[in-house]
Amino acid sequence: MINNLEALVPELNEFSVFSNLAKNQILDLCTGGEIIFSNHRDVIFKFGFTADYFGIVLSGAYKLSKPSPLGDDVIVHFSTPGDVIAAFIMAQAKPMYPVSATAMGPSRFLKLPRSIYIEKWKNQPELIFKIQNLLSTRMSLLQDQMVMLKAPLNQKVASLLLILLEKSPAEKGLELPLPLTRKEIADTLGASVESVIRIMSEWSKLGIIQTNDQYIRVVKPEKVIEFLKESYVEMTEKVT
Amino acid sequence: MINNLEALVPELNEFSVFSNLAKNQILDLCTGGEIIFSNHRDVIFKFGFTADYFGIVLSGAYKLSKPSPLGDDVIVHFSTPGDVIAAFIMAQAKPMYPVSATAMGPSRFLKLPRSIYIEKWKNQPELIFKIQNLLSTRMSLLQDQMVMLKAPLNQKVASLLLILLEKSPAEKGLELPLPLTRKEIADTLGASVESVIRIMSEWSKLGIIQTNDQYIRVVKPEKVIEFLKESYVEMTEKVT
DNA sequence: CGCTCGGTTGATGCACATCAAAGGCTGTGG
DNA sequence: CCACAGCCTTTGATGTGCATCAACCGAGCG
Repeated sequence: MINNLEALVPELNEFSVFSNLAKNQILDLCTGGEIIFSNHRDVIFKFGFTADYFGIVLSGAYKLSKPSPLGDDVIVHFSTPGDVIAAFIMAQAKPMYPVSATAMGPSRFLKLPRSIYIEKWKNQPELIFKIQNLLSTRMSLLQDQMVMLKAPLNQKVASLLLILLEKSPAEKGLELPLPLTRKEIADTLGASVESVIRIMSEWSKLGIIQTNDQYIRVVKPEKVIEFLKESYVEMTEKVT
Repeated sequence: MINNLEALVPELNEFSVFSNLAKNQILDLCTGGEIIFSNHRDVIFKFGFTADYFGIVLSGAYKLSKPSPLGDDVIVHFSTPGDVIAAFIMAQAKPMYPVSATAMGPSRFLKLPRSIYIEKWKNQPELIFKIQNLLSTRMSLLQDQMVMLKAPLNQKVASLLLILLEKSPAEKGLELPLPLTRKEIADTLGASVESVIRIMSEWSKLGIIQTNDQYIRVVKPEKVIEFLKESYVEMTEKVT
């Protein structure tokens, strides 16, 4: 088991939380850790359950969602490699997961026991700091979505695609870093699948995007950006 | 000036960030602090500007809003006494305010220079920790709003009123802790003023809520909770 | 081979936004 | 002291973006 983790150190070192840390320190912080291999749609923890562990996304992606009173889930975040999940609730007396985490395609997750957080993570100012940064960027993402509240649906979709595209590592080029269904887009934006499909198949016909098995490729990002600017133009036209 | 702050210590000690701290420590952490007295609609900092200071809300309330591409602002948070504002961006190299902060009614704000954060706050694990907690609750509030995305407008309003009511200190009873206009409710929910008004004047007629000068009083919270529980099905049944 | 999952398309209706117009209230300046 | 400008609220009329419902197809899978 320990060996297992040792091989992982170089990979971990790449992530922002563990950059600048010595190998030993990393190993120390991951004591009791366990690698979870998830398949598509596997759930690693569920909303409302006692939070016994937190962890780091190693590869693939997980969606964090919350059940809505109407039955369908709402997606609040997409976690990609390097993302620390559920860390900031570990300090609570009896924490419960505020969201469910579900794998999108085959993924790997380093699962760490809560005790290690209390004993070691919590006492490292640098670490807490970096987690705070992650939290803070996650919050600005949420806020960016809030800003789009009154925009028409096509602009919301455009905005989402561009945000995810930014996250995408350079190798992937114009392809989104995670397999995304239209339903998931709808659940993120609070829209219906059908409406999202109508917008996106339009774009497919125009050659703006492509969907190859699971993955979406934004062929003409400029076009998508134009959709976002539309409101601007209309506004200035109206004002003047 | 220092005397000024000294008198403030008992007040500060009540807030969660400063609980468990000695008087001297608090004073030390507030070195260079300045109390800002705001009037209604005064802006203490503006979206996009260089973030030279952070601070704590002492009394009254401030709304944090972000300009939307459509011109109207979107409100992302209501900050009440004890809330630490803009602290988690202080550590960035050249931070910019991600939101604007505007006073809602007469309010007081303890303005602290960024330098003190870098020099003192950042090195106190306990402090960072408590700020992380504030951040984390702010995030769950945002998530709670996301969950309501697909709900009809009256449920969104109901949810917002109840959330704010929970924040309300016991003395205030059923009155919201901040002066709230219908426009501000609309800007929070991404709705139009008129729609919010139509819903709330309905409730006023039914005696569920009251609006005395600026402040909203939720006379029958049970009724409001009922709106939340109504599923789509029940609703359409009622209408017909 | 039935099953679930993801995508697609069309018809219909409603919950809201939008536009327009007006009255109260507060502050400000001539 | 009055006029004027902002801000907040209110009400009605009109339009539309998008949800909803219903059906169908292809692909993968146990």
